[in-house]
Amino acid sequence: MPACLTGRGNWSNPPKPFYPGPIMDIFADFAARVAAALKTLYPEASAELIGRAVVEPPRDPAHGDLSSNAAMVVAKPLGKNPREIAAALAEHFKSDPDVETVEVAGPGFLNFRLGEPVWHRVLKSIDLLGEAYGKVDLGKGEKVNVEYVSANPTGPMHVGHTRGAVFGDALASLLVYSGYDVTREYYINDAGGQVEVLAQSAFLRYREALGETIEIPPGLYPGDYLKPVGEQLADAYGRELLDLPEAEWLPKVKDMTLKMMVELIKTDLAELGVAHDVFFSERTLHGQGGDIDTTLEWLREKGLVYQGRLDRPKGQTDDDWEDREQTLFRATQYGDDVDRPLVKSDGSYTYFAADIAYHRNKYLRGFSHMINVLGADHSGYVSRLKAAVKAVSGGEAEMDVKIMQLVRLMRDGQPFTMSKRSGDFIRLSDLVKEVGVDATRFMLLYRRNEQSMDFDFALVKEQTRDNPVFYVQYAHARTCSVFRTAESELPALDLSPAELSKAPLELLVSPADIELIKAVAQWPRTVTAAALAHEPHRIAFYLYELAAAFHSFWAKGREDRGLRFVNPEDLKLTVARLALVGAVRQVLVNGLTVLGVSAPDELS
RNA sequence: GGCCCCGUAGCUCAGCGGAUAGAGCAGCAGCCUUCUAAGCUGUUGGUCCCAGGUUCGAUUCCUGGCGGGGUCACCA
Repeated sequence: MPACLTGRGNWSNPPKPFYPGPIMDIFADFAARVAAALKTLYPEASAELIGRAVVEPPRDPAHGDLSSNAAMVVAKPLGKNPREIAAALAEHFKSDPDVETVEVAGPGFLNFRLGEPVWHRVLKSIDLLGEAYGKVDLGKGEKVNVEYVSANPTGPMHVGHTRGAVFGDALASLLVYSGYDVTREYYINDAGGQVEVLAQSAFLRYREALGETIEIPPGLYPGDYLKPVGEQLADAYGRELLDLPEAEWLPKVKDMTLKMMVELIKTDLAELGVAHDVFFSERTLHGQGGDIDTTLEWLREKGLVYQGRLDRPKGQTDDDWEDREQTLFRATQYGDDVDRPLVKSDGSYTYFAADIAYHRNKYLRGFSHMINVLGADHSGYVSRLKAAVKAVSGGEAEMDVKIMQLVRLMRDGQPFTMSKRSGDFIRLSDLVKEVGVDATRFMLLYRRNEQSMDFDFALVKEQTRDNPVFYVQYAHARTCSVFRTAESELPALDLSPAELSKAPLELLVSPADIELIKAVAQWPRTVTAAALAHEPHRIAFYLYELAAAFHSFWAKGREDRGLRFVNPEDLKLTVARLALVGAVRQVLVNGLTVLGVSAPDELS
């Protein structure tokens, strides 16, 4: 029995080679078999070298079901001819009962064609595993912190926050699905000057609630959403605050306003299906002896804080620029371009100083894996954030920053802009009301995060093939429709999961059947790739492809009655086909669930 | 000027260091006495921005250009 190697080079705990049990991922499985074969044939090859070999479906299906570059990867370091190695591997795999044919192609590709029984076993695995099919356990329970949204608590969520919110939420789900212990976190910027402004704005609304006619001066927040805050303040304090000096009413107003703003944000996010586990307040880091103090002290001891001057930024006409000595963090020591200020000219800490303390706090809470989801306007912040994480963790923690490129809102083909200052921004809740959660989420995830995108209201609301979310949901609804039809036409059939898991899958021999099984077999592989790359859009694209494969099969039944799912003339085949449809349905549900998109049983 | 992202079919975009680069839309030609046509089938369409480099192999990685977008002490 050959030793077995997982992609991560674990030699000690081999899964059984030709198992009787469910197959989670046929590609990972064959990667392990190829690695084992290499190890047997070439004991001198290092695990690291072997780990570079991959098994994947070839782009051109004419090349077979699975393809490996193992021979080419290994050839040069071993000083051997790649085709020779490939030939040796091919010879080795002739005895593998799952392999129908194996051939050497091109410069040394190893192309496998698998027998039908393997695909039937994959299908059976899906029906046995159900929602667990695709849970690949990459994470092995490791803790990951995903921070996203973290919008200023000065008002409701607006459309500009939506992409990051959806992305962060889907990425977190994907990582949970892949076996990580995920904490979804929101950092509340409740310590800066804008919070003072917010409190002053709320105070005006408070006076308004007490009967005064007020006008919101420029520079304050004009939005109506502060009216309820004013009323709440009036309820709680009556006229009491009016007689107090600002220094005394401000903290009270600030506290209540912030509390209500965070609630407002939670409510808005909930409408998008987004929920965080932790809301972390920046304010808790400030204060005498707080986390910022201790963190900076800690950095100072390491020689990472000093007094110095910065160059005036080039290219920018900066009238306000003042050359002064500053307290700086040695970000350049960790790959940043310049050292970064920690203290403002008024003596208070910069946002960045608090953020260093915040990320040290994350590290001390046990997070060695951190992901931050930020908007494109923060791209200049990435290198200093990574520098901070390296510094506070002594290089132990890794930070991945996902930048969301801009979303341009379009209506009737015309872009429109908004300004937060005038209060005419489009609220997230309005967006959700207009186009719906599913369409919003899917469309925003149907693009790489580095790619800027247009979000056209008309298009997103359209219920046609132009709109991928309906295409995928329709495929799911169709799978349900097949079961409904089967139940009404063939009431004698037992279609319970238990019965379906015993279905005579060996009857599924048509090319169409096998093609569809191959499509669902890609699911765990897709999850693995998406989770490793932190790219949820891969899930969305996969679901679209699976939906296409299913719709295509469906249409074949129109011309060839033998390819119908429900076939009263052949009950055994019908049961087998329903097991296949059930597997498609299951994978669609699993994928849509990861993306936070619903899988309706029928479209109305 | 520095840094970040993008540049792939007419348009919007996928593409994991692999073989003859894909999908949707648009265009053209077809498929409804139906397991929901909200769907399917066929077809036209490419200098993967340019030039070097690394590699057995580059659309993919690196360097330098060109074009588009974002951003640039102390705001958050």
